[in-house]
Amino acid sequence: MPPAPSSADRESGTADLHAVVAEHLRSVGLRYTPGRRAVVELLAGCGHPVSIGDIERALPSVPRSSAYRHLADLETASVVHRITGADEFARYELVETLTGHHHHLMCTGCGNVVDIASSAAFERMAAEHLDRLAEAEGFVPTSHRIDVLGRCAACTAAAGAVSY
Amino acid sequence: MPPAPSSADRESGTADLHAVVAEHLRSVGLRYTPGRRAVVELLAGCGHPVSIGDIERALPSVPRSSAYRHLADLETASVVHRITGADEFARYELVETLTGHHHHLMCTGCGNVVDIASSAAFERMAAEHLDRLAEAEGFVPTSHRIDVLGRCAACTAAAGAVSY
DNA sequence: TATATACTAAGACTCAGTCTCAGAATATAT
DNA sequence: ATATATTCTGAGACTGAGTCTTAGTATATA
Repeated sequence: MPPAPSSADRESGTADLHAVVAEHLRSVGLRYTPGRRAVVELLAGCGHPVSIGDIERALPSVPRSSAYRHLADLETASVVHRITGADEFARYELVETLTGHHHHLMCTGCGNVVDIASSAAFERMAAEHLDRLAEAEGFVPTSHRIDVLGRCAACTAAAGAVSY
Repeated sequence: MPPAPSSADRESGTADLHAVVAEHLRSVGLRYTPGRRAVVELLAGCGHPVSIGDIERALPSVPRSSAYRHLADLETASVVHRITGADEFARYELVETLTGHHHHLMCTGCGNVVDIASSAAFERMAAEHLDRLAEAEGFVPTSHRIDVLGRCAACTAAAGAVSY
């Protein structure tokens, strides 16, 4: 299976993406319907984790209950991954096998999340270190998550202006 | 919950802890009441982040609404820190200035969270690396969070027995 | 064309978490 | 000591993100 290059030529990879998603859905007995496709296209085109609010804004024709169901279905098909950010709202992104391994900048002001790619050397080192710590506690590690919390550029500027 | 303090020298630091907590509360105009003290003692004695369910079980005399309020008050006093784990429930721990910098093992089976301490060398390297990535995106980083997701020993054993 | 299965929209429902308010506890003033 | 002000607490109503139900629609297979 082709390892799905991510950011550079997103246009040319779209057809592949949809083929892969369709196959993943089919393998769990689900169809690739227009509603699900709209969600996948939003996640792929957005380039960062999106909240339900983002989805409602971008896809007003998709009812909230359907959006939740699509996300749940795509998650059972291993196409979508749900994350919890700095605020109380869940966010959703394509799984790392489609987008590549990455981490997140989470703004404690507005809650927005931005993807960041790390270096291979750091990743290798961190994974090895963390897995060793986990195993020392009897854990079987499956993945790690590294987030940087802080203020995005917009919120930093806003905080400088507002004293309250 | 039975006391079971994991380290004997925790006993000696308790008085200091309460003095510090009292001072933090006083600085924001709050008193160190028995209810708040019970929560702080639970967090300090437990040694890992606890959920509201844990608190209700350990402190059945503290009503849920009071527990939430105590946690919120302690958070505004910079004594308690709220984290979101692998499940949907928030968990609470003492701030790192009281417990030391650490990271978390999060079980995707039962949701329990365990503290892990990392090496100073790794921390320095990771912080430097992550801060650089954040600043490249216009973020002002304030902290980072490194979690290892996996299955705890109990859930690994249970998963081995249950095929479904 | 018929039948089965999967899908969707709308809204009722759940429940972790928040808010309100009246009364209790504590601090300060007299 | 008594009065007064302020904070704290418990009980329960309330909120809203997320889930579930249901009736009807679309698609696949025969």
